[in-house]
Amino acid sequence: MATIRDVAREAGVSIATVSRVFNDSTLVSDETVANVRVVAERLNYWPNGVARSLITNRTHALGVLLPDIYGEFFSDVIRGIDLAARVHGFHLLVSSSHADSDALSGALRSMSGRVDGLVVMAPDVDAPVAIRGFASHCPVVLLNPGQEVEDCDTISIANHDGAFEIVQHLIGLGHSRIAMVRGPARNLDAEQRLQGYHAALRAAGLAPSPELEVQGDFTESSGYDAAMELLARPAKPTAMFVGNDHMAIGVMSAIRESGLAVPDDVAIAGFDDIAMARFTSPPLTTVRVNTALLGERAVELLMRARRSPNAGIKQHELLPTSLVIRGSCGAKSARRDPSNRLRRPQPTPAPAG
Amino acid sequence: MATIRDVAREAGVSIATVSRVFNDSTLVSDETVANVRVVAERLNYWPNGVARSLITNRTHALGVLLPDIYGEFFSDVIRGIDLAARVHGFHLLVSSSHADSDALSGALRSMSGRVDGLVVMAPDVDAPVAIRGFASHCPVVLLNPGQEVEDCDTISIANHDGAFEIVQHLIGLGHSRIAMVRGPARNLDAEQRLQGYHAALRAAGLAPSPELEVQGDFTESSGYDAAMELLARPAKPTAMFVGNDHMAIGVMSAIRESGLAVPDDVAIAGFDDIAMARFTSPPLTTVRVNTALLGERAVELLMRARRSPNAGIKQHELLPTSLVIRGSCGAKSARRDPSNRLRRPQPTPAPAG
DNA sequence: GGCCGGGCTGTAAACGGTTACACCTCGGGC
DNA sequence: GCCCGAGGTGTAACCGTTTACAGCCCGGCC
Repeated sequence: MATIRDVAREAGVSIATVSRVFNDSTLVSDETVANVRVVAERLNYWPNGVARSLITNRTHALGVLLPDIYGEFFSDVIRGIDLAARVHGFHLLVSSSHADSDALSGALRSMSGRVDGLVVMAPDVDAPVAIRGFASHCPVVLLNPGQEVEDCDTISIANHDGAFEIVQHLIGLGHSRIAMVRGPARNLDAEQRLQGYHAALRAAGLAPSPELEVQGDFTESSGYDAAMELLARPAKPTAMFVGNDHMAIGVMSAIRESGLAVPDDVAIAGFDDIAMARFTSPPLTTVRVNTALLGERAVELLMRARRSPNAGIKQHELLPTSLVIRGSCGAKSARRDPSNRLRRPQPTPAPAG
Repeated sequence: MATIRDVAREAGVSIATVSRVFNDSTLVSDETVANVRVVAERLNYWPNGVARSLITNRTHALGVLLPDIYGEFFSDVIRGIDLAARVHGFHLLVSSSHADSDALSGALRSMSGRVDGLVVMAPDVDAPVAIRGFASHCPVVLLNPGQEVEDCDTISIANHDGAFEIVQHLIGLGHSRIAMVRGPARNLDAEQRLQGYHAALRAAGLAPSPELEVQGDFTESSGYDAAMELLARPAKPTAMFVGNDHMAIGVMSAIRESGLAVPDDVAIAGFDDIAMARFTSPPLTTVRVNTALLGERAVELLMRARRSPNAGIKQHELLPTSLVIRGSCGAKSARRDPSNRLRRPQPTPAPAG
């Protein structure tokens, strides 16, 4: 690989001049610029990014640390961050599967010096400890922290509000026996959605009841099982709020198999608005988590921190959710979200789209 | 941020010794190791990755360049590569949206020196030219190149074979009027799938006919339109092979709306096996593209090239596809792939799964 | 003619590590 | 007592850049 020295020698100038040419300095004569460019082209030279980073202390890369890369949700998060990062000319250094805080520490260290900022989603309770050391010299945004964190910027999903709103919507459709299929016990999102469900019931003068709650684990099959259990109970619910869309798909299977119809016999609402939510039959009413916005905000916070590192005040944002009313809840007009109907979408999803 | 010099001074040793401690050299006494470790811990020191890369010429990162990050297919590809890279202790430097070859060149340059290898999916016909310079000093794997490329390793999806097999399967079920909804005109995957379809027909003594072909653009709505057009033709097909799963979903909508049933009136088969294929009703028979394997092979090729850069022989692999028989084709036993039924899957898809 | 300043270029010191090589200190073998 | 080798450590070169600073040349002004 050609270095700046090769180009300098070949072009008959000093390395400083070559460097200036590649940094668009105005201090070089047009003649020299042209000459250097020609030689560089011929030698197939381009400044080495690593060497550049070392001296400039900027990498133009953002680190993204996720607990695991599986599931639509995480792909969506990466996509959202990438989209936002690209606007600022940043790449993403991605690393996943850091469930426990040891793995997290290792990943953090290996990113040390390689990134200008870091987005971390770490469900482990010890994670903030591992991150603290890193955050002291590099901007960090924590996604959905399980607890109060003062050392970094944070962005949390409005699980409570989203759940509240959609349950309120079900109540508004006339339902009073609204069941909930909860998520995993120790999962923060699941817990917050449950609280939102309770709050909405109480706000309408309805009493939460264990009779109407079953636990799932965010997988389709657990949704299937949960729905079967609910349908077997003495007083069948007329609506179900399901902790995430994956489980809601299982729930609808169970209902169909039981000879009942969605939404006529049981109305269904999910959470997340995953891509396939609009292709179930009927299309799934759900709570949309705007991952594009999530990525945008995360990148924005990092950029701000980079601009003024001394502004010690940490931001704690709440990412709003929005209702997506489709067919599964039985609302008369299911037109609030256009995406529940077939339409000419997007540019061609290239290769095997 | 503490540097190696700070630690050396504080621990009363030379920087060489500190470096040796962090590189697990055996040439340091246990006493010194312990001392240095304690000091490093106290100063919150960890070797700077960039500086390390500069001298060792290894970054432990693989670049991933995609035309666009949208669509399930691309998320899947990233996921597959990440999974494989992690096994070797590599991170991913991701950059997307490099549709044209200028954008591609820019991205390539900005990765210059930052990665130990590169995976590129670039549909643009000029891409190989842009990549050539890069490939001369850094291992590159081209995914689904649109043409013959001699300079890099390549991995291509077995579009032809996959299409051949699934059409053969439809023929085996007794269909003889099998239509095809093609993909975009200038798309390589689409073209290869069309060829496979033709080949399978001919192999069974059936003649391909324009009467049975309609063009789509890989989107749901184009599938819908295409199916409507096919159903309006004088001799309705009894089966349709659809260029990708997205379009197949639209096709099934159209058939249902026309008062016909899948698979009884029209059998359907798609391509890709996207996640939602198993949740359509009936579940979609399709051709699976194993993106996990794709990532694995890509990483494996890069690792090999890194180990023996001189072995100038470039590999050109074909990624096999496999049939996934579910309900939409009407095969009696739809049990060849277990994923067409609900099952206890995967570990908990953490946060909002 | 001398001085000054501006435009262009070169020299060399960083950046934060790794590592070849030299050096020192012992203990053991003769 | 001398030599040798091995284990432990330090010195300094090097990786490929950026950039502060110095220097050179030349034209214009006094």
